[in-house]
Amino acid sequence: MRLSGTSYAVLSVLDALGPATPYDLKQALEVSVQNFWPIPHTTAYAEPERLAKAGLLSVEQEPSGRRRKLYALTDEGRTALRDWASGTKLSPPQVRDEGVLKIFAGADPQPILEDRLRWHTHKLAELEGYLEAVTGKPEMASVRASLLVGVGYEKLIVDALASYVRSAQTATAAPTDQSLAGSAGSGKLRRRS
Amino acid sequence: MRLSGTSYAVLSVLDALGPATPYDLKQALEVSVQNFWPIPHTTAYAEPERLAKAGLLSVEQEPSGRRRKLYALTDEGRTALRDWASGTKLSPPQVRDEGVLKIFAGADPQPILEDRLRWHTHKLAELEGYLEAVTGKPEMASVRASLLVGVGYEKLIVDALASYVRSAQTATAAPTDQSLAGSAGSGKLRRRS
DNA sequence: TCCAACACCATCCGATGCGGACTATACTGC
DNA sequence: GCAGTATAGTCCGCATCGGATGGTGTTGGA
Repeated sequence: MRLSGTSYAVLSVLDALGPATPYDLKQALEVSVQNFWPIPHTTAYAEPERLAKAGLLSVEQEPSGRRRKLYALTDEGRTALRDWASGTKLSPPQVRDEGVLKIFAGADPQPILEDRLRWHTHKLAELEGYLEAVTGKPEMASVRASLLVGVGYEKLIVDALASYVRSAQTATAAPTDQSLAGSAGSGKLRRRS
Repeated sequence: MRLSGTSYAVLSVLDALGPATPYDLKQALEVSVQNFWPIPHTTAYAEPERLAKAGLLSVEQEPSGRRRKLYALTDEGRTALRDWASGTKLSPPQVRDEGVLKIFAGADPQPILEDRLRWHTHKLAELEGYLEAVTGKPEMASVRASLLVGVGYEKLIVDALASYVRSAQTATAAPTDQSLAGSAGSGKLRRRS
């Protein structure tokens, strides 16, 4: 069976959380892993099932009420997680940003970057909130470490965007000529000959 | 018919490129849009077909040889592209980074950040190469603008990582206690009661 | 001249990602 | 014990994704 980054994300959260229902898992994902590894909400239900089938998680039914399933790491699951985390192979990081796509398509960068500044400012505050919630908990050290990376990253972006937006340089302003046709140069991005 | 960010990515590249085969499209995507909006190679074949069916692209068969298909923007396609680019709605930016995921899982941050420093350094050089290839081409202004954003972004990351790696602080070092179990606090990331 | 080898180009397939819409269950105040 | 709301979970259909494979043209060497 093939384990994806998403599989390890689920294992990690379960490791930090202890036995949890899919819903617990979903909540925890939303305030942690989501920030650097997007996961759709349905995965919080589908993935544990797959992992349990592979023997990496144990399942236990709640005895009363909703009789929800409680998933927990097995020893095998813990081993798989540690092996992956200590391995040196890293898939390349990805960014997906519709704003840059619009700039590529010819939109005026200014309002887009201003929008992004607002967004990243909010995100920074959000992450700082999470960070505060795990201070003084040595057992959450790795969660804290990832949050520190996240906060550092957002600070970087916010500072850069803020200084750009403030000075609103014309050097990177929107192109006045939107007819991109006509290039026949030797660049990497070139028209057919 | 529903247009995704990927649809607009294809339209944008076709707009910059002029009439192109799926393969041309794939090549162009790889050195431009890929850097801020990941697209699998098969999409370069599947998406134009969908867009053509929706009337946003025209199709023309090569008369000789492989008789490949040449796709080009229709007026309708150009309008759709402009409308989207000038609209103010932006989906939130996403980052997907297995390195941070590993740090979250308890891995030692140091080697991961060093790996990332190398990766971003290469990426920065790559983007600067693309940038050079479009200098002095006013019809490529928007491509250049997006590259400037990309270069600025990578520079930011490289600088930050470099200074971090150099000083290798212990404040964010790997957690020595990996047994994350036991937390029963009131943080956002908490165990079941 | 012809063939082998390679580079280029394209499609297929199964698995997973993805999110909207919907359903079901529990809690809360009255 | 009921209405309304918050919580919890499922379903469905389509898009994404990448590995694998299969064609097609080109090049160079005997």
